[in-house]
Amino acid sequence: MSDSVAVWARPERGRRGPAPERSRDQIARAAIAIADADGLAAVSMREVAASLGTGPASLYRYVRAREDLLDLMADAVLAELELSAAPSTDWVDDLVALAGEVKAVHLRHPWLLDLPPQPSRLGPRAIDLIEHALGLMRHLPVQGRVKLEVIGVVNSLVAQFARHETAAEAPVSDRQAAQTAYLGKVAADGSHPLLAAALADTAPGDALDVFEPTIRHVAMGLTGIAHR
Amino acid sequence: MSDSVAVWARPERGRRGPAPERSRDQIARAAIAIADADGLAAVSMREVAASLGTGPASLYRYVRAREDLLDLMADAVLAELELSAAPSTDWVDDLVALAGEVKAVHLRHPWLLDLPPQPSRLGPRAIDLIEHALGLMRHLPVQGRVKLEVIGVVNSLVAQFARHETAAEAPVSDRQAAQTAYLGKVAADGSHPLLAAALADTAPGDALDVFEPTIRHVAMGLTGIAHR
DNA sequence: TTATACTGCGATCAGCGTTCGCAGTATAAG
DNA sequence: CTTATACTGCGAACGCTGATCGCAGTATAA
Repeated sequence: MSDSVAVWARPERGRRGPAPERSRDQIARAAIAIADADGLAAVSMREVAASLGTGPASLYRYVRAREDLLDLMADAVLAELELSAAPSTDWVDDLVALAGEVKAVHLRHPWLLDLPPQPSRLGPRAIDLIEHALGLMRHLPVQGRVKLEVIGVVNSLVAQFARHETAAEAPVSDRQAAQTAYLGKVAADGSHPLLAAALADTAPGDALDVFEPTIRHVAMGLTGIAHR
Repeated sequence: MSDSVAVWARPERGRRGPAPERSRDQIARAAIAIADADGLAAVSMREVAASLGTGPASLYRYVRAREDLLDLMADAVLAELELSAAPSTDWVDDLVALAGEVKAVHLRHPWLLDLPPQPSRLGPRAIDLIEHALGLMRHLPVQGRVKLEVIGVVNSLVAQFARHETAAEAPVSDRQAAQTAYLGKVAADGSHPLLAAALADTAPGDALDVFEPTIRHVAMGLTGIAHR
């Protein structure tokens, strides 16, 4: 099996020999369970194989490398999205709602935020998501590439906000406690008065909800189309 | 040395014993050179130590773990930013220019894009950058936390656009060729007509420059302040 | 002068991703 | 029906990783 065939373009079984005992989806879901419980770093080939009751080498019948497994995981969680809703009359509202659903996927699977996005990670469900998002913008009088740009930017913002919310909710690690102490020290020593003031202006637990306005502004700004 | 002290808050030498032979900055720069040449995955403790002519265990006198080294690397590259320019009369122009400079840092050091951003990665230079950015917005009649939100969102967009440009310029790997072929196949099979149309509408090499408008819209949108 | 904190780093541990190659299975070919 | 061979599962092994232990020399504090 060549490097030059994307994992989702490969057939799941050969034309001879026994039927495989597992599927790529099953392996991806086993990996997702581990990532959900213990983070992405815990998703080793050995750990995934053990959770399936097999040896690590057997996974290489389904994926070429761990990177393929990560691709499968990232795409598999998008199955949680309900993409069949018909667009309303307000494409910006629809895009904001879709962005909110994608953000919710990230909140359920925080390890997604540890996966550097790569254009090469687009699987069937990611492609369905893009098609759906393009559907929301179907009638806009702008070029396709502008629409794709909007989608890329919105995805990036979704991850950013998800990261923010995840950090706010997660138990504080030693590392984060150390950083907070460090920031407090810097704020206290007078060398960064604007930062000190801004931090003082940011009460804990008093989170802004700027997700929706951010998505709105970006969508309307890039397409040049006002909300109606 | 406790986990609970951030790497940049730790003294560089003890009060007794020989002076250390190296500095954290020197180690960070050795690591950056490796990352620039061969990517982040090549930055192993062994590789960094070998490039410094020492053994891997000696690095643990300077950092507690590889994660600390990554923190130092991420902060060290921000030294390339020239932050002393006085603000002009147009805060949005200034913010866009600053964002462009930060994007240029990412383009010179593409491995930054493989580092999941963490709030705990903020070192002295990152803090200087935030202070500077707050300075550009010093006179805006909005809360400090809104300003911090703008900075967070802009940073996220900077990374997104840098990733995009990096992908456009990098030699195409087998993986990316496979993905492109896969997208082509999906576009050809008729199941995603909007995507097919959008891709057809996106001529290679005909990149949109929506970086500046995106930053503008986000900045003005979040602060509620029109460009003037 | 002595105690001891500090430094450098080899040796070692435990784990990782991945490949090789064996053996059994099931389909294609004759 | 028999044979060839593509296919599958996976143990063993390779080469690499991050990190810790503990020794020995150094330099400051007591």
